[in-house]
Amino acid sequence: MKDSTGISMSVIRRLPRYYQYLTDLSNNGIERISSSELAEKMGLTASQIRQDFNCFGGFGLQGYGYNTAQLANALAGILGLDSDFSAILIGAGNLGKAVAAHLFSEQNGFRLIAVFDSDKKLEGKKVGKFSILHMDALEDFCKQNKPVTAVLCVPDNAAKEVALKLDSLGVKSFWNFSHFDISSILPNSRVENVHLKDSLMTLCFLIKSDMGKN
Amino acid sequence: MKDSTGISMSVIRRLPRYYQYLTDLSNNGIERISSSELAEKMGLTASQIRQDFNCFGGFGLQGYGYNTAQLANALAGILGLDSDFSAILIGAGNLGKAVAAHLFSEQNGFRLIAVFDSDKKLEGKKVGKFSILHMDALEDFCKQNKPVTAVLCVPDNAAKEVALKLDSLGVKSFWNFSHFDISSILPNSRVENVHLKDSLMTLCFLIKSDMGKN
DNA sequence: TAGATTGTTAATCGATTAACAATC
DNA sequence: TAGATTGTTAATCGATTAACAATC
Repeated sequence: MKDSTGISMSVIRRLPRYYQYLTDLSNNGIERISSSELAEKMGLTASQIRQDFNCFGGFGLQGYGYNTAQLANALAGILGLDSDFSAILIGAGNLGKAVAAHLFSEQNGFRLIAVFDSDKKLEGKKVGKFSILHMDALEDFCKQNKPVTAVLCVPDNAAKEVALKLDSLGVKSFWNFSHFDISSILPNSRVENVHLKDSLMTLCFLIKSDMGKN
Repeated sequence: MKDSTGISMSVIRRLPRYYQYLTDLSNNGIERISSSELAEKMGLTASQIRQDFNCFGGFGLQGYGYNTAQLANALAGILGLDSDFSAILIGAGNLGKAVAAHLFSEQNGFRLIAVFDSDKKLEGKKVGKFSILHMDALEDFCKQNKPVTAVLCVPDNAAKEVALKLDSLGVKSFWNFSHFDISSILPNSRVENVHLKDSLMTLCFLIKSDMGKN
């Protein structure tokens, strides 16, 4: 399956990993790496790595390999990590707080601009540098600030209503931590799902399978 | 790529979604569904769904379709959600607390049995029904209780040490929320990664691509 | 230059889709 | 029985791997 850029989703999903590996290498003073060395480290094949990079242009040098810093930088550009997409967080529970603290502290292409919660008791409390706003303030806020993305850390049963509301206010991309299937009601929005339950169930299956072997 | 059971990973990763869709349908009083109706709902093809289910046996009835409750139940069995794998949580920050509260409250194949943190100040504080234990108590606890799985909600720079320690104490499966690549140091352990940063970067790329289109 | 390693094309493999006979 | 829909085999498609000429 290709995305709108013509790059296959399997390649796209490998880009962040490449970026992070190359950044680490560069930070550790390793200047160059060959596709086969990187393949070894990442558990891929050298062919695959060369194919992947060549979707975006020639970043290597024959007989030398790839310059880690340069390639990391190129990948940052490809991923758009220099972007400044405005994001609002809906749901200031433990999950929301963790996401705000760990994922929006660095240059990841997004800038968190507000935190909302439906609980009146949380209004005004702090999440990092943000004072929690009540959901009643959402409409005015969106009209004024036109956030690009919403991060949904709300309970499954609230997700549908919140997503529809945000869509009506012009938010067209979602980082969705709820189990609700936003794409089914908003087929034209961009939705990136983080389905923790799926991940845990998969682990369960695999552990069960592993045990069967022994 | 096949796992040890001979089932391809792409099929395995669809199982939790099937399970949840079918459970929802059943809970909403919908008794039967055809592969084409389910395909429509889930954004897959009917062929794919029939192929997937038939990896595990014939759950349908010609001319009728699939019984939702029965199939959900079969999938729960296949996934091993009736298991009772003991799990310990390492890291009682916001992320750890969220995971403890939301993912281990239901029948997901695991039972949380303890929560650890390296911060002495958190010792004795509660996470749900658990009193946080200090990491100093980890060794004795593992020797006595032999947990099957560890959930790593620790900072990236602590993950390596913690994973090696747990490995030495007999823990051979990990639900890893850190960015550290556990598999590279423990190739024989089962590791399920939740790489939130990758997910966010992917979203960044896709939003950027979408914008280019318009 | 010789050695190394890329970029790129061709071959293989696996996953998805299509088709249809089986059967409820 | 006729209609519907599965289970399953065959065809297609796409992703991964292998190979090698280009070139630093």
